[in-house]
Amino acid sequence: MLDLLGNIKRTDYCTALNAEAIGKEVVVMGWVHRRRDLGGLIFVDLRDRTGIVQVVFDPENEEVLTKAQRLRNEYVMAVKGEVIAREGNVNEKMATGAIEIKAIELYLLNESSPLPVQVNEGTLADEDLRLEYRYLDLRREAIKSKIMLRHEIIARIREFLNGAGFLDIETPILMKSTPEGARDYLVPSRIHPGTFFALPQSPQLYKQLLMISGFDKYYQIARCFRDEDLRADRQPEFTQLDLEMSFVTEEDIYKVIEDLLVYVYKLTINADIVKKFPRITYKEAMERYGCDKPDTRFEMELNDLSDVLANSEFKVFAGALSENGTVRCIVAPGCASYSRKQIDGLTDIAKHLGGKGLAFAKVADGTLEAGISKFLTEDEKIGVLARTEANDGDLILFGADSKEIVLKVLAGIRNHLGTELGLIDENKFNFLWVTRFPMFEFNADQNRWEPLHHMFSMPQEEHLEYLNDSSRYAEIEGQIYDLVCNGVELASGSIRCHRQDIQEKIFNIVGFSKEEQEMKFGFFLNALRYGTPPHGGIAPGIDRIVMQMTKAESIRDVIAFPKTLKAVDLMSKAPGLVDKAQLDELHISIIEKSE
RNA sequence: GGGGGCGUAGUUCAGUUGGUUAGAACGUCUGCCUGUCACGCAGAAGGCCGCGAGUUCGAGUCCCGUCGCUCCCGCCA
Repeated sequence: MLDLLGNIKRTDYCTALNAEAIGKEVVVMGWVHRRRDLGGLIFVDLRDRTGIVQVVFDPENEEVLTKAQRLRNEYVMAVKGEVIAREGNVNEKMATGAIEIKAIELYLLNESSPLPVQVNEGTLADEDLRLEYRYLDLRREAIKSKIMLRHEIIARIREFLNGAGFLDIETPILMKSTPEGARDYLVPSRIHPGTFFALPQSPQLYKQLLMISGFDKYYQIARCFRDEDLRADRQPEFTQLDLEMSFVTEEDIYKVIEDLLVYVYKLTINADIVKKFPRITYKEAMERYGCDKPDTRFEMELNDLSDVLANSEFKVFAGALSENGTVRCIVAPGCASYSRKQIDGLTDIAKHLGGKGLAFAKVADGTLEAGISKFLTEDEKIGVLARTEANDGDLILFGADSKEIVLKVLAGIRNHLGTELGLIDENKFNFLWVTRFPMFEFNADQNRWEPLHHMFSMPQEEHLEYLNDSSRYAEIEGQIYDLVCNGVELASGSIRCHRQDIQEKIFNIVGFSKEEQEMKFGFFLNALRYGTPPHGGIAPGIDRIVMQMTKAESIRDVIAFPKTLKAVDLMSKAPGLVDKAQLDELHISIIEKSE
């Protein structure tokens, strides 16, 4: 027989109780985290969202003790009892270890079937099983605390932005499919056969329209959707702090975000972030780190050796340089002792990233040894050592290929070594603005210019005239910036193009025809004509921020109900088949895939 | 789309060179136990070895395929 809740009211959360509450009569409610039945005496660790408190059932209250024998893991109970001291049996490991609740009344509110995954122990079931029973997994401290911190972070963000005069405005989830960036999730229209809504990849156009409307400062904790393949830090639906301001420059955006993050990190995890965040241009980031989101918690920068080795007879280097490529290297400090096997491991990483291999040399007695050193002249060795400032005992790793591949390979090796050599201080938050992203990138395969970001960003003002000179497209830098932290892109934004004439030039450069423009977002281009203020914004990824703050390895750990890498909800089994009647209503027929 | 890893009681894992009845711990169930806190003690139940085909006298183990999860590349801000 189960008890009904009736008029019993909870007086306290489990961990709200401490020595000050001794003697008080309380009512606590929650789940049986663990039961220790000693025969004539039963202890129950009672858990609610705040944590655990020990309840003791003793023979003084025979009836309640007997009832408590029925308790099992994850049964739901309410206890009225007296808070008492633990008479010399204090549990130092528990927050509530100095006290316990001596049960006066026990209400058995619900039972639990034997659990498919344990809530109360350290050995973890496989993640796919935990995802199937996500509601149980969420009871575990490790996940629960992350979800609760996520709430705290979002609450502080809202607090800060509300206080700074931002308006929280919702934008549509059902919107028009636009061609920017990722694949859209589509939603069929029942009323208009053959037409589709798209779920927003971001509220980009809407927030710009809100600026045109004059709302001046907008933000939204916005769910975004992208139908692309997933990663450990990528979900098909994710959450961004979407933010936009009018009459601002890049500096204003940087300031708001820096102030916001200092506020949030301090109040949520008591971390002291230092302003102002360092800045690096995209170009410099690529040269020094080989990527546009460098982890600056350690040095190990790339060195360009193309000039030093310009006349090298080593065919790998000569080959790369003759094909307009580059030769660069990084120095792995103290790694000259690496075994053949360890170096092969690095080579595998290089190949995995698209490199043909990874040349190496060891530094000893002030010169280069082993590896490819025998292919280098004395002058070249001296040149390499001078450029890299490598010391005896170091390992030099060379990449020789197209610039794109060399940077990618060495950046990957750099990140790998940073972790492997323990160069990374895990407690640091190294924020970094990466600025002046190029507007366009030439796609040699398709023989056309493509936007590197999206098409609605403003070029740097001094580069505006280059829009008229096709020989200088590659030089055009945008007022486009990313916020990077510890090698992770946390936010991306830009000052937008508020002028229709400039917007049109940008579209022309990327070969976006008038017809296409009109069809895809004519509404937006039209809006630009009616008094659009200069404006810009940014969109920090909430999931990634929570990941970093909680040191989560997977984005799934910071989302209550995440999807797997195959974009499936293992719990509900979504996506799933639907009735034919439902499809008919939507004017959709499914074509069986044949091999 | 491509590559790597994993898949054995409810859970986490072990399982030798291919060889009799597939083990352990936790959980579950039964009994005992008045100060435990990962309580303890005694006992019990619990297995399509992911699935399918193959090699073999014999497959958890070897081969092939397939499915699921995961990590990476492509893709994606």
